Amino acid sequence: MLPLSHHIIQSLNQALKDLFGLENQKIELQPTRKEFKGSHTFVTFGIAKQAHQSPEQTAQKVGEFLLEKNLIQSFEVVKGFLNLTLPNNIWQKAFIQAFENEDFGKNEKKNEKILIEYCSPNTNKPIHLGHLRNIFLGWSLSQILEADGYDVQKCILVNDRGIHICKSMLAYQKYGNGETPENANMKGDHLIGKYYVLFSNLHKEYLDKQVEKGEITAEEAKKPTATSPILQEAQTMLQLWEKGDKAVLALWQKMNNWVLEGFKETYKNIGIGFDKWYYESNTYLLGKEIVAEGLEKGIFYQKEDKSIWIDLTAEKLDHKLVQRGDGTSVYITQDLGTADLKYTDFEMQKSIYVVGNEQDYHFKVLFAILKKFNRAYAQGSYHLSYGMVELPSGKMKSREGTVVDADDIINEMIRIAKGETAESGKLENLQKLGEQELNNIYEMIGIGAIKYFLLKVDAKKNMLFNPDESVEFEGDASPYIQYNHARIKTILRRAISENIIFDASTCKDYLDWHDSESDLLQNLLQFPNVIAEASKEYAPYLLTQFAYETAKMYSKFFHDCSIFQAPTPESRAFRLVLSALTGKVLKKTMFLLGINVPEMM
RNA sequence: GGCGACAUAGUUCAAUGGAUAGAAUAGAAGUUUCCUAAACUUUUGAUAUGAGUUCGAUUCUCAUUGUUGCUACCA
Repeated sequence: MLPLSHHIIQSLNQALKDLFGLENQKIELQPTRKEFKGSHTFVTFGIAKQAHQSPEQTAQKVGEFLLEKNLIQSFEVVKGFLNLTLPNNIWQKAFIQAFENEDFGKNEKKNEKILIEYCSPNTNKPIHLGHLRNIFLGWSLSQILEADGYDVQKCILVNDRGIHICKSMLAYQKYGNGETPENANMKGDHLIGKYYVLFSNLHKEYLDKQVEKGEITAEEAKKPTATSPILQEAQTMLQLWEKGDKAVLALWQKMNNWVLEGFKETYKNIGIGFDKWYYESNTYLLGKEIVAEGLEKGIFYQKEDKSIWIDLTAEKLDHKLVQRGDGTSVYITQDLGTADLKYTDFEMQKSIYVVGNEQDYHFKVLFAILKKFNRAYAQGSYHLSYGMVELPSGKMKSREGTVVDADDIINEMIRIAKGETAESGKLENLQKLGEQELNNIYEMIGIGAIKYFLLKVDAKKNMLFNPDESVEFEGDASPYIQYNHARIKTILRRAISENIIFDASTCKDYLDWHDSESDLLQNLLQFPNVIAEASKEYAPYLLTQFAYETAKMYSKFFHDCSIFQAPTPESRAFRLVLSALTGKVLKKTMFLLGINVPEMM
């Protein structure tokens, strides 16, 4: 939706009624393309037939009607497109309102509670670039929904139990030699990750030997059912864990804490957080209760080997295991429990799961089961499925060492930000800030760059990260936007230090705008609509586009219109007000993306 | 095998069924006595293939080719 659309649609409806006797028509209004004059374009193809006119004639007549009634400044007909130009004073009124509104960009309260689950890491290895996409999406989305008027709560589900956790535990138990994060001087999650890799290698080595000996075929070794003594040990350990074996639990507690400490450090560094932490180790028992309930109600069935299943062939989803033959729970078991617990805790209308698209099938099954149970929240449950981050060589695989580690890439980005700053010769101006402030700026730039990079692609799609090329710092990238914000702040500081007054009253007599002034102004007024759209579509990338467009328009304005050499005090005041609103909008937009902007850089 | 997703400049990404398919980057050429050159001008370059639906298709339908994900006791 364009700014001032409401006003125009009203006028168009009036025109269609008076000219052609048409009522309740769907008005197709688009932003006018840059190469044409005007801001709003009425597309007449749909109406023309009913008006018994050609699209051109329809557009012409409607244009003349609007002009005659003084509703527009001018119009232009191109084929069936009616391009409308509104008088500047209408724009100005909206502009000043936006400038004076501290909450510009906050939409009306919706009185609806949304719970967002995101991140959901496994506590057996450190987080990687794919997790970062998840985390930034979840965080940004919650900021956006909140700005759009929803009551938003954020939660994380820690996958801290299961066979994969036992794998790293077992490897540590066998070969750990009392290593700790302290004595190894490693973040806890990285240390545990080391043992997970070790387990994988031991398992793989065994299978390779079996293949060599001709005991099994290479095909069989690749199957998930391929087993090894060490894997069997891990399975035994999982059973002991579920039985509450003290030694196993103690080891588990110790290792989990190390990992969680590591995660928390990373979350702190990237400036994200959660309102509530759920642990699978707490919710899986709830899940088992639900399995028992389902068995009783006949929703599930039990095979002879005691494994429990659900038949979802009617939903075209096949049969699905919900509890293993040995009585231990699987992924979906605990998800059932967590779902119930979430509703008890929050009574939300909507429950969003930010989880990768490799789990599309899992969530179809989960929601289908919830519906069979007639859970009140089943209808409002939504899987926000995002695409994988791929490398030029394909999917990231921890076993093959092709994983881009989250902490590594973040540190790398900050390092580059520092280097670029030094290289650009900006250090002289920034020196007075002191080391602490400087480091803050490097972090804003570096972390901002990776956040923007991951958020600018439509979440639904897979995307590519090439480790050989650095994440961009120029063009459609976060530093460019931060740079424009810093530039604006510097100008405003100067204006204030020179005692130049700029506010609504001092700027309102200047209406003879340069094209780059009116383009920028009109663009800024779209902000609330962009938020509404991003919220409706769960699409943070719309805000990266808006931020970039805005920054680019400001750059153009900055180039075309001198502020301190402006021809009159009124035009100077207007340009300062325009700069101030741009700065505010850029800062708020970036805030919704989870990116901070510096006052200078 | 079954089910799903994707395919747009050299590369990475855009485009509620609408105008001459936009950006960024890379390539070519320019701009610093002038409010921050992480900037600004100019320029080269793309809808996998074949049908269909209609005033109009990158978008909807079908087929083909290619890439990728899931596929019953990993989470």
